[in-house]
Amino acid sequence: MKPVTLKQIAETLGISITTVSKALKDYPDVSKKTKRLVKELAKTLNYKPNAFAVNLRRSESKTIGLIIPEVVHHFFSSVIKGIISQAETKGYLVIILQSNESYELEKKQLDLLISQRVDGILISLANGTADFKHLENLMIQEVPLVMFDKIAKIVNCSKVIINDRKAAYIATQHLIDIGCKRIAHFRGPLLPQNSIDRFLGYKKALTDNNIPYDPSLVYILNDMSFDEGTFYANQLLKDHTDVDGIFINTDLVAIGAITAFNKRGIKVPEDIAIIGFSNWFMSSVISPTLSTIDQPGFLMGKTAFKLLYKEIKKRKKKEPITFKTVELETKLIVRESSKTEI
Amino acid sequence: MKPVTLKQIAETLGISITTVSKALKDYPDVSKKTKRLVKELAKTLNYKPNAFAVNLRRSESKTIGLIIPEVVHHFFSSVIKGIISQAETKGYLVIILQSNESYELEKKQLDLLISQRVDGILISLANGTADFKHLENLMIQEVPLVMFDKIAKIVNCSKVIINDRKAAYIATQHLIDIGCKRIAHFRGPLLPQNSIDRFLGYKKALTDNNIPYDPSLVYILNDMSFDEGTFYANQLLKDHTDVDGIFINTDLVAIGAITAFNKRGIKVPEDIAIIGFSNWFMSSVISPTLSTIDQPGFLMGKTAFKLLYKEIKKRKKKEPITFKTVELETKLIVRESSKTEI
DNA sequence: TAATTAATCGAAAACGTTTTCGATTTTACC
DNA sequence: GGTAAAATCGAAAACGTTTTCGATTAATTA
Repeated sequence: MKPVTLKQIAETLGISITTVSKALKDYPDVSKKTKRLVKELAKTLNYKPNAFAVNLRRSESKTIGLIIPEVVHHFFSSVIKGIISQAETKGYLVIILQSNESYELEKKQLDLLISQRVDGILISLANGTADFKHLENLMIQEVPLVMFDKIAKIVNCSKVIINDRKAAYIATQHLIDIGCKRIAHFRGPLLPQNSIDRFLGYKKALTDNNIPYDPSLVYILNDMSFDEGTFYANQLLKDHTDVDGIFINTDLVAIGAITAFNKRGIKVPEDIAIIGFSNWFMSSVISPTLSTIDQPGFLMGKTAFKLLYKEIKKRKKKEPITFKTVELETKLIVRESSKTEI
Repeated sequence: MKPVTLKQIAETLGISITTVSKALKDYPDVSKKTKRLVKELAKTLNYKPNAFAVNLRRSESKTIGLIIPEVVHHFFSSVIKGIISQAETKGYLVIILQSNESYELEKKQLDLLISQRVDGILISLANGTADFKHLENLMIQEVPLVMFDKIAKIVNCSKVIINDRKAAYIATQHLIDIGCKRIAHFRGPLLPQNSIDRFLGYKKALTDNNIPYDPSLVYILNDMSFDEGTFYANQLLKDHTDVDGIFINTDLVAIGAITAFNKRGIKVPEDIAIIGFSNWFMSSVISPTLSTIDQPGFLMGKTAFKLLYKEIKKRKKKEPITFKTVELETKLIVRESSKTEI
């Protein structure tokens, strides 16, 4: 019924709580005999230390918090998997919260996590987050914090990212290499850093290749959904007749666009070549298969936890902390949607 | 630096810890004046009650554990989202663990969660789980437990499921209705209940329509991956030339099969009609779009948490507990892969 | 004014563990 | 046998909160 405590073991064995506690953790000042007795009884009674009491005493919970904009999302769920799997190796548990891309929720959930006294926090920012006080407060309170993917450059903490600008540059350059002259861009919302960086990479690739940058070719999407992809694909066809390539901020949107083009009889890549971003599983399956930039979600999750873990340990030892920004490699994946077969 | 405690507030205000504690929770035996003073100071000092201490005192953590076979999975991530969103409304946090379809891991993680003294546990079983002692132990220890999707019928606890047998029956009947005479079935592993039930539904639909059941048309898959889908699609073509329909255990496999057929020039649905199961987002996007059974993941998550929450509350009040099994509705979704255009 | 009631406060125990440090016992040695 | 060293144990404080119950003060009534 009620969980077994050290006290009960101590009483039935006629020894003190102290000795029981020490016996279970193999302190040197407990005889082998009592250790054996204690351990045996603990096992038969199925003793499990009360985590609440241990946490209180140790003031650590062996738990970290994770705030993510969206759980049902191929990239983010890969990240989650990476985090959980890495945390497990260090005996850490992960509490997951979802900001739904809302700044307000993000703030509230951060509060919740520090009320829970998690040992550290991993976060990927909501699109709506423009103010970073809630994060800077964390740093003041010395809560270990690592940001990943959607980060705030201005906040001084460790980060795990990809080089969005470079990856976008490579993606755009690829379209240029296969002969595209008029390249549109479906970008994400104005705020998040990676949406900005991808746009800048796109722009730089154009100018480096002496292709004039035309703002009317850049479409700003809000929720980056499949439906938005189909909508803006159709919009593009209305607005421009000469576009022969699109670099799209994320695969889901690209798939929406491809679907729209398929329906309208626009041939991909012959009429319009398309490259996406993220390498969702889906992209290798639709027709035509989608060229994209592979974004290593699982590895990002693992790396983020590793960084956080190091920081947690250093904080406990009161060692000085240096923040690191780890940049993970991306990879151009060429598939049918941008292939130039003869 | 160090978090503020009741003690510090009490000392600066020259009152007792007791009064501070009571003031913050609006006990009637504290004067309005001291309440005001305490609350103001608490706010300026940014006081947050120490969750460890509260948990210890209350012996509850306002945290539940969730064990799931796989995180990167459209259906399960929808369930996760449902659980988290519902838990949030009740002030509960969710710790997520992943069993990777392994019985051993599942057992270990269950142990971890009860060591953490979570208030309750939600679980969807690993495919490898055939022995249920670890779950029955939970019931003996009176840990609130709700199983969902992949359940063990034999374990006496609350459950949230769909009627897999009925849904499979409807799917198979649909293939029959559009004229299929030789219907194959790609089923899941032998163990999990829903894999069994879907097979039984398939079989019953055949016999109810006087179609002889042919065991050689049933293929047993292990990891239910895309690759297995393509593999067994090709295998089927080798083994049988007369098959005109397949009911496939899950969409991902079905998409693998469709891809294989597309490559081999087999026309879907003209040569072979296909229906999947689960309604992954992907299914509405591939070509041809995939008919399937819609499985309400988000709702399942919400419902599972609601059930668990009720049980947690009843346990605390020592009220008698009656276990419930909630069956959620599924829906046949007809798309191109099983459409009979003239 | 004295007695009663209401309002306000705080001491103390409890939750279960960890850890320090002193006390006791046993063993080893001359 | 006496002493020193080693081995073994346990009392007690601490972590921060909640809650019971008794104590004190202020307000009310006869």
